[in-house]
Amino acid sequence: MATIDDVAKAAGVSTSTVSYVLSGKRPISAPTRSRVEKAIKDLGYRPHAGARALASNRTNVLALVAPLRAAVNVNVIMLFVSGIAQAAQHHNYDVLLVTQDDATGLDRVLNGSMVDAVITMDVEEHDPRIPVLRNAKQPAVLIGLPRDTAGLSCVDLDFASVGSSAVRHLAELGHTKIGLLGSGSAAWERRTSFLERLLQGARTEANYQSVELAAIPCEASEVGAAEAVDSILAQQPGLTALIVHNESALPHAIARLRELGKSIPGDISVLAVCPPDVAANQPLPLTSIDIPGEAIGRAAVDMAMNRLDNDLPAETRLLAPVLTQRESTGPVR
Amino acid sequence: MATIDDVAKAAGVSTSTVSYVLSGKRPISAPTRSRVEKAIKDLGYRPHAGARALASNRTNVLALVAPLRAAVNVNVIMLFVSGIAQAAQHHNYDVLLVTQDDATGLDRVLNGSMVDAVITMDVEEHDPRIPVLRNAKQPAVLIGLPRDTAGLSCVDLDFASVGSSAVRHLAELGHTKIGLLGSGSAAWERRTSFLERLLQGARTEANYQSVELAAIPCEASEVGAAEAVDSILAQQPGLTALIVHNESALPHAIARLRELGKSIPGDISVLAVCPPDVAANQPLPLTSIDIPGEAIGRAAVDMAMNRLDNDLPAETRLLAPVLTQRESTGPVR
DNA sequence: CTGAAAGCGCTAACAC
DNA sequence: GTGTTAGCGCTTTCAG
Repeated sequence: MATIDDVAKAAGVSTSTVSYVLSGKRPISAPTRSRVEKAIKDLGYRPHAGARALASNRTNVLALVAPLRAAVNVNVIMLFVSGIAQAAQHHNYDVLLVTQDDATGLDRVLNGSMVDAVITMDVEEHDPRIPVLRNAKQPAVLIGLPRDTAGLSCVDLDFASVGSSAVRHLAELGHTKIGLLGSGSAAWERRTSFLERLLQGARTEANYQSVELAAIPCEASEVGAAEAVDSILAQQPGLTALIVHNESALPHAIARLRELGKSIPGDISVLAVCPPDVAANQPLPLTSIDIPGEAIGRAAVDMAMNRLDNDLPAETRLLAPVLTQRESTGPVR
Repeated sequence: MATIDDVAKAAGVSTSTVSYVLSGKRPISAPTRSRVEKAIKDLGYRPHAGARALASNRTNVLALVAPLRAAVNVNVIMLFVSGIAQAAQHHNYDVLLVTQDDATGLDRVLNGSMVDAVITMDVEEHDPRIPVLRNAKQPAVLIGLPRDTAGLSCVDLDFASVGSSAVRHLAELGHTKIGLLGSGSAAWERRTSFLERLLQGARTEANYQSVELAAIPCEASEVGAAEAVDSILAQQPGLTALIVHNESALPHAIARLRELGKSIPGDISVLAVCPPDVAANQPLPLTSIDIPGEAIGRAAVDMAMNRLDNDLPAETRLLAPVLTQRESTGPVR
């Protein structure tokens, strides 16, 4: 492997000149620059990442802490990851995947100076990783909202606003008995913050609009979805609208409604909270509030990068939801 | 951040002693070792990854080249990733995610000495990354089989064997007209190697067993699955068994069969090729041949690690398929 | 606009 | 069983 000294020699300049050509941190005359660039190309030179990190305290690597096991939803995870990967690439950053549940992986990566910043997904309420993140010299961005955000930057969809928009949309169509199918009971028991925010937003708006709202969990399986549909229909007789925040259960819930002879949106309006492509690609395109996975991923990277260059205080960014009307919601009969 | 010299000073030993305590590359007396370990703990010392990489030519990082966009199936991808992440952890390795389609990312990561080895998923036939992998000083392991495997280690499920086992299982149950629903047409057009191998294995066995076999692609959507079912039924009248190698279409294909009044396995036996949990968690547990995503991921890491320590020649490993009989296949009536 | 040279923190000979 | 020290390849003052 060619080193920077080889390049300098080949170009007839000093190593520092080569370094500055590469970094652009000081002006270089056109002829010098092109000689250096030619030498770089000729030798197929690539800077050694470790040496660079040692000398500059910058790795150009971003840690991504991702839950590979108890993922809320693989699809959504992939959207986040994809948004993060793209944005990182755009900033000339690589992504180091950290999947260990405990903090040891994070600790090594952070304190071993392997990365310049961290993005953490699916943080739990009393996550052992939070203190490690807080003490790190690198900026950290969480996707989601932990209980105590002090000193940590967070980005997430504004789920309270998701809840209220959903209820408002249906109330404006004249619906007065609305059901909500949420994520699996595991998420309810963990008291996941997005769920609480969604419910709070929906309930507040339901009160304001004077409509009835019933919310229950819903497992991701075919059977679970059918049970949830049956159960909410029993619990809320005369229900005419359903909000479903559960991508995996969505098709099964709809199938169950059909089985029960309910037409959509004739008998029951359905509003999905899910990634836009999922809603649009159902047999009946669904009115939906997007879960903008890629956008959140991008925002997380941008926040991290910002904090690297400047050093801003921590900030929480909640993305406003977007409701797209398609064919599954309509006026109550 | 404490350095190795700080630790040495605190423990009253030389830096090399600290280094050797850490690496275990030479014997250290018990008392010295414990003094060093105490100093490490007291100072919260973590070795600087860049410095270590520079001095030792080892990063303890593994590149994982993953397709985030045109993924065959997000679920299967996640299984691979999860197997790889676990195995890497086990070998004290971290994972660097490379998602760029072209070779620039790979090139930087490999020639910039950011990683000790690469694992590449979803390689295409004339992939621009293949030459980069072949020229790299680091060992490379591909998941899947490219056209020309010279100099590259590969690991994959033995799809030919999957095809023949599936047909044999059904033939032994007395079925003589068998259909096969494969992946979406995109994969057929790319002439993906796993598909060709699956078909070749299935056809050879069908010949041998003197049974009829018809194979068609199947899109992942609900509509696509229904069309594929209708089409294969039309194409192969009297068909009594169906092999489905398409996780996303699976539930929809089954639903369509039901709609058509076909009972499973009474009228039609269904054999799925998919991850074990998917098969087991359907409403009717499906007889299936596993796609052992995690095992393949682990095998890939093991092969890479082996090639780091020793330097073995390239090797292709095809994992034998496992057929698990559940409730969706039975004797022909 | 360009060069010289002092480290960055660690590993691995080479000494003893 | 332990210490000394020369690099690893790069960035960045400090000089000119």
